[in-house]
Amino acid sequence: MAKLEELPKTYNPQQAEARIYKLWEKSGFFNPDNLPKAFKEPFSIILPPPNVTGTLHMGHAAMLAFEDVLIRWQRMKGFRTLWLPGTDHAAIATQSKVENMLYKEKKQTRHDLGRTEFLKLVGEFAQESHDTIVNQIRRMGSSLDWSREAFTLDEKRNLAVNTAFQRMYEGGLIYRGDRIVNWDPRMQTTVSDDEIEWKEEKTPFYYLRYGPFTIGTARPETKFGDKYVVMHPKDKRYAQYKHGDIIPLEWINGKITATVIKDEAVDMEFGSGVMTITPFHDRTDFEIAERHHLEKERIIDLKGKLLPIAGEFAGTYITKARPQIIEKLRNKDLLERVDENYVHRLATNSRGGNVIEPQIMRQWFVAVNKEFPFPHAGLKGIKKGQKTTIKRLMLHVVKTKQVEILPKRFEKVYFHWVNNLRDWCISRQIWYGHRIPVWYRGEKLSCGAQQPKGKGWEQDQDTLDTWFSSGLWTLSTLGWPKETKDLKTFHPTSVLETGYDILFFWVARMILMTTYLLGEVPFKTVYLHGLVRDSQGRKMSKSLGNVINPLDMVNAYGADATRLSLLIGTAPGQDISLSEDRVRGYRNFVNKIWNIGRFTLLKTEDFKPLKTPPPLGTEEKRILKEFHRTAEQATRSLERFQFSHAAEIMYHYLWHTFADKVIEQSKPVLQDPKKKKARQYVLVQVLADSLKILHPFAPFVTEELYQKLPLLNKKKTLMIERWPV
RNA sequence: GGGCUCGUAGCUCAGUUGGUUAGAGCGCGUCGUUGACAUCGACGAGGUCUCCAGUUCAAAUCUGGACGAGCCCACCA
Repeated sequence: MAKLEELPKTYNPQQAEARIYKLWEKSGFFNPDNLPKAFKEPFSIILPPPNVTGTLHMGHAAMLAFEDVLIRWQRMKGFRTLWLPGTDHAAIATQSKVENMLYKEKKQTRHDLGRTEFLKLVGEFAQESHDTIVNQIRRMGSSLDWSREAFTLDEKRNLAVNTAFQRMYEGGLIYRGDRIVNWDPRMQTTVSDDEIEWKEEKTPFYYLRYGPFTIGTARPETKFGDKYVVMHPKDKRYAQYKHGDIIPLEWINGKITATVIKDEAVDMEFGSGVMTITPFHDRTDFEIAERHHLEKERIIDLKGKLLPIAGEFAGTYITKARPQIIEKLRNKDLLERVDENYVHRLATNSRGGNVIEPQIMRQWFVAVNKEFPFPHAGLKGIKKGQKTTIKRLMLHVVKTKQVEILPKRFEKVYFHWVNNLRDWCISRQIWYGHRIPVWYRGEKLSCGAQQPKGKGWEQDQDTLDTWFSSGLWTLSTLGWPKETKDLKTFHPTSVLETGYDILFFWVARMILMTTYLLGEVPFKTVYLHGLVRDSQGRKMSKSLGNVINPLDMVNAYGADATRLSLLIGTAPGQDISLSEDRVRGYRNFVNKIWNIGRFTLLKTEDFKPLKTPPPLGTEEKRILKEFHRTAEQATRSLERFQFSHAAEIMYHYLWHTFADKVIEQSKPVLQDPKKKKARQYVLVQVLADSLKILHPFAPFVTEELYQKLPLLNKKKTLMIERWPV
């Protein structure tokens, strides 16, 4: 029975949490294989893998809190529950971090070290980050099955990546082509559309005389090769010019001939309604050139310098050349006027901030609009052999609710994104990542993980976009392409829980990969949480100095309080604003729970639980009934993914009903020897069941008290107690 | 240009399908307790739920509009 000295007045999370987490791990119940037989139906969540680029932030903490609530709740409801952990190698982010460190510390680049040495260095950094992150995840109380931990760049995941690539290649969905891509001249790699960050910049806008036309541009340095002049077919101002007309004119470096092109991509309202195009360095221009089969010429090299076509400017960086070119245009009287107040949108790499220079390059792509016969049976609404495209598949599974997105409004955002999806460029010119499983020998090409037989084969130098491997995450973590028991049991996974900011990057790509490769959806429900912001709603960032580190909060106030501060007072898909005060407030609540327990334990030292409950008075029955009503409400909220509401109900019940009313009113009753026993029974019962319902939210303090309560048939841990509703 | 979200107490935010005196955290006032509680309890101050119009027996909640804040997407050279 409880002894006073074991029950300090103040709950001490620092002392309790490490001990309790060990108890859980020792119990083995994080691993579904160890759960008692009664836990039958599978329930699974794969943890969105944190990047191994540093440490955990509050967004991760929120994710861990939400997912652990779901997992612990479902486990207590009797599901065979798997929550599978892992980390992401985050190719480009990790490599650029290490490259920056290398340059700062030793003034060296990756090329000074060479591929093997450099990768060793990145590997060490990733390992270190991994260890820190995994430790932090444990500190949050996450009931993850560590025995199944995965890494997006380990051997098993490499097998999955290679297999996926090969199947998609053989299915005609992965192809190699010369297309316009986002090129980062400093990092010397392509960057995906989604990783572009647009920055507004005030820049002069030049109106140039181009024969009889006036063309506007913010980028005169790209204009050397412009020999097509494009206008809208319906623009009456230029009706006299016919598609294909050839017009001789004087241009930057002498006489050229311009060809008239009519295309609807031109906005008649903008500038003069006429433009020249640079297909090699602009996406719109590239697309126009493709439509009319126009010539494309490279003006800027991969380092950002002008090529010989620029005449005397060849070899100059574009930024440096621009004013000189303007000067020349002015001297030749080709500059009509300048708009100094033009706001231009500049594409930058969100990883590192470098300016993006579009280039046409030979890259690997996933075709999203190419028709193919669907190779699987069993996906609702699409028969085996039926013609479809990746894009249609992605729309189909969400439209038919085989994947449900919560909150619902994000469905619209998803559809919009998928509808506008272009072929996905998956090759990257960085070293850290999955190497493209393609081999070349002269003109020959062979796709596969192993080097083909015979001499002279060389593997593609490039690596895959990091989202290619994370797109396989729900599959690869369960053992695919092998037909494992895990894959059979836990796929499709039950819920994918993540921040709405990676709906496109990740969620959409998992749907893409899984429906194609397996003919199943990767998950049934997507729950999107908001971004964690500071108390003024600003993004947490180092430069603002408003970063709250989750581990600091856990150290100061405990994991339970940290979790509650992220769970309560937040709505699905809505940003969460967090302050230390808030965490402190929930620390007080955790302490209140502790003292409710402490009171109950001290007043039931002489109470022995019996198989048959003692006869109850009307007041006792009322207390039980009131609790059951509350418990049902909380459960209903959980079923609707209303974590905040569920926790709030229990918060309010425990503090303002159980403590303020039930306990206060019980004090005299417990003095009465005739009524004492029934009241003790009720207090222990209600407290025990409250702890069960609160356990998913605040697992530590509830476990700590549960261990001390006088109960019959007590389980090894509260984790596997049955949900009381 | 398209789309989305938000505008509720001094501050940061909840409010489930429209229904009795609109809630939480922090802050504030008075009193009480200090033998469950870094306290805690009781009571209280403080809100025209941005504004306007509409639907309804009834709206913070639904509809339309205005104003304000923020986010996402997009090929305006």
